Amino acid sequence: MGGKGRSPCCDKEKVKRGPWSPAEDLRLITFIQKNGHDNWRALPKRAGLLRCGKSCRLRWINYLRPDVKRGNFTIEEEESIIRLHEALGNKWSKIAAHFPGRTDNEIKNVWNTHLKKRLKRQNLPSSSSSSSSTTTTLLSGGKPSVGGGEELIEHQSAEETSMATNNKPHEPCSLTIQENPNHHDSPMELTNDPKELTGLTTSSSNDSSNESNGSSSSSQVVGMSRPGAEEQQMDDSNYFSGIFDFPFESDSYFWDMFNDFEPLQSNLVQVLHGADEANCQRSGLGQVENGKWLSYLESELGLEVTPTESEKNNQEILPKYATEQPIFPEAFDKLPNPTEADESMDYFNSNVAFATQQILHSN
DNA sequence: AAGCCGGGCAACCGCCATATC
DNA sequence: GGATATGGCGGTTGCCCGGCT
Repeated sequence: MGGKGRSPCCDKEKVKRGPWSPAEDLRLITFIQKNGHDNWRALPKRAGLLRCGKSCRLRWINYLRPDVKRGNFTIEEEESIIRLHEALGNKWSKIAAHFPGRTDNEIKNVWNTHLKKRLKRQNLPSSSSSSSSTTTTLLSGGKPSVGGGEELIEHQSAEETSMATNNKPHEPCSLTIQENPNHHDSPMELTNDPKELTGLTTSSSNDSSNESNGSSSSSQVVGMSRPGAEEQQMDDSNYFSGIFDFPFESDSYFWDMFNDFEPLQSNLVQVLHGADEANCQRSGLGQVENGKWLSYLESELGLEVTPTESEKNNQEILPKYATEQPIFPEAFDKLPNPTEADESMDYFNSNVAFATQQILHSN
């Protein structure tokens, strides 16, 4: 191929499309936990997913990664989005960088479905829509300054301040947007450097006082949010603990099951310890232990796959579950579709619940 | 109760930027 | 320097669901 245009990122005839099933989610999560995501294009095949690499990436970034925050946007967040959109335009990824745990897709959706309409309804320029009752501090005159070096927005409510005291040391705790005088390519360039965003947060759904987020109470990742996490997370030990925190913490049956499973216990101890454990995930011991619990989990989920000869020959390279051959689609059908799951539960929890049922039933 | 309609959101598409060979 | 591979981004689509008639 040459010249303009690119070949499709994958063979669309051979990939599954549409909503992700819990089993696919689980498979993607477990694969990335263990192997990271160095190569999105190769990932689906290695993980045994009949998905396009791009689709895997989107699913991970927008939904499955441990620091993603879900639930309704707070007024403060919405106000900030309006401010940032005024300054940056449709640069959703840049805007999202100022909201730890929020994805560009989510912010884009919020803008298109709520904020844009609200502003239109108010028939006011967005800059004058900031009659917030919070302590949100905006630019003097409500307009972003262009060319000046002053702070554009400082946004820290009392609620956020108190929340910040409970944050982990590295967790951002206020939203501060500064014009970086070193950036000349855009007159309104806002910092995207995570290092420049220390103290950045939003009044958020991980605030225990915020009950508006009905689905986040138990299954959401706790406090791992930080800007630039996508680049850093695989090297961050907290990343792994975050992953292991969120799917299972709310389900005592599942915990009980795990407690009875020694290989997993030892694995969790590994995972939940320090930064070196991240490397351990890739080490032989980590792989063995991971393999045990993943095999166990797959077994319980009915996702076991008989390894092919080539897989057997590659056992030291590929983890057991990362088959070179795609998992047979019918294996996924054993799990309920998201829409069939208990609506009161988080999507992932529904998967865990289903697995729990299967396990209890089998016992 | 059934059909219609609109909103919300997850996922896809295609282009661009960057890295690598 | 050009070709190619890959990741990332923004726009758009299409499905699902709740409200309304």
